[in-house]
Amino acid sequence: MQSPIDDIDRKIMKLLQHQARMPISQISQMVAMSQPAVKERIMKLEEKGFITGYRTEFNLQRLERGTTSFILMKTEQCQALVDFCEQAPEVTDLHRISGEFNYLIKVKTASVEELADFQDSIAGMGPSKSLISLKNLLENRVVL
Amino acid sequence: MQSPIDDIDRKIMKLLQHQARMPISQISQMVAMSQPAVKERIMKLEEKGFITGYRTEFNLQRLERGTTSFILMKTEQCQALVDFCEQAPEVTDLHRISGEFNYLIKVKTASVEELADFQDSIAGMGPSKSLISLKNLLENRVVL
DNA sequence: CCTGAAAATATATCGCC
DNA sequence: GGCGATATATTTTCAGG
Repeated sequence: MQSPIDDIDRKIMKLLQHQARMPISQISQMVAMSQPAVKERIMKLEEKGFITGYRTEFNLQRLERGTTSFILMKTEQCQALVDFCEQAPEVTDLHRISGEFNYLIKVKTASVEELADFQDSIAGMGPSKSLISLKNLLENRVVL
Repeated sequence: MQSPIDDIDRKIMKLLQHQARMPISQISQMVAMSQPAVKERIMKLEEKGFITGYRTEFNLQRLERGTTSFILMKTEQCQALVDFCEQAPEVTDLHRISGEFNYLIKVKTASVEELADFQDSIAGMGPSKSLISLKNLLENRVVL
């Protein structure tokens, strides 16, 4: 089940990475292989779990999520924090981490004021430290 | 240019969000609107910048990127750090941040050993602190 | 695993409301 | 903005190597 992916698979993955809606016919030309063959390779990449999904990306500035921040949190109410973050739309990432703080939360709010509101809402769970992103130089990049 | 998106646009965006390859014909049925109308709405969402792209997601475990870590960095060699991170495939995110540390780097490596290697490679630029993700509870989530 | 060709779907382009 | 109808393109299926 640890299937070896070859160069053509890799090429297909690179083509799809930033253009998930690219038609198979077009990929077929680029990798010089018939459409059914490309289709089958894509299906196998999905079945084997290399490809986990196709996402549409939105401009978060336009969706009132232009301010990115990271909150380091130290809490003993783990389940409560997880539950809270899961239902909070501002939270995009939640990691259990090593070190003094035990959770790292990534938050996208409309403004720093909203970040303050969010911080207030979790203040009861323990001490936190927030890091505001002044500039997103790279975000969610995957180099294949 | 600050075009108002309506409920149907929002519905289309939600449908596409996690299934970017969904055919327009199918979306058309779900929102009870003709295919040309749906197509036009999607094009406008793209033109107006609400939709910024279509991405394929990969299983990072299978691509030797199963270990997620965050590195807080304090450096004065800003441009050097940015240049280095841009060409380092392990780096998925790079943020200029407020606070004592001035950069936050998100890194995906095959193992913690590789994280150590990465840390060594930037050690010359200034003091750093690394936070290893023990569990990815949420990652790159966008709630529309 | 791949190909080629035919059948089934999906998309693009109309003219018109 | 949106609809329906049609022409074009794409995808799926399948027999055969």
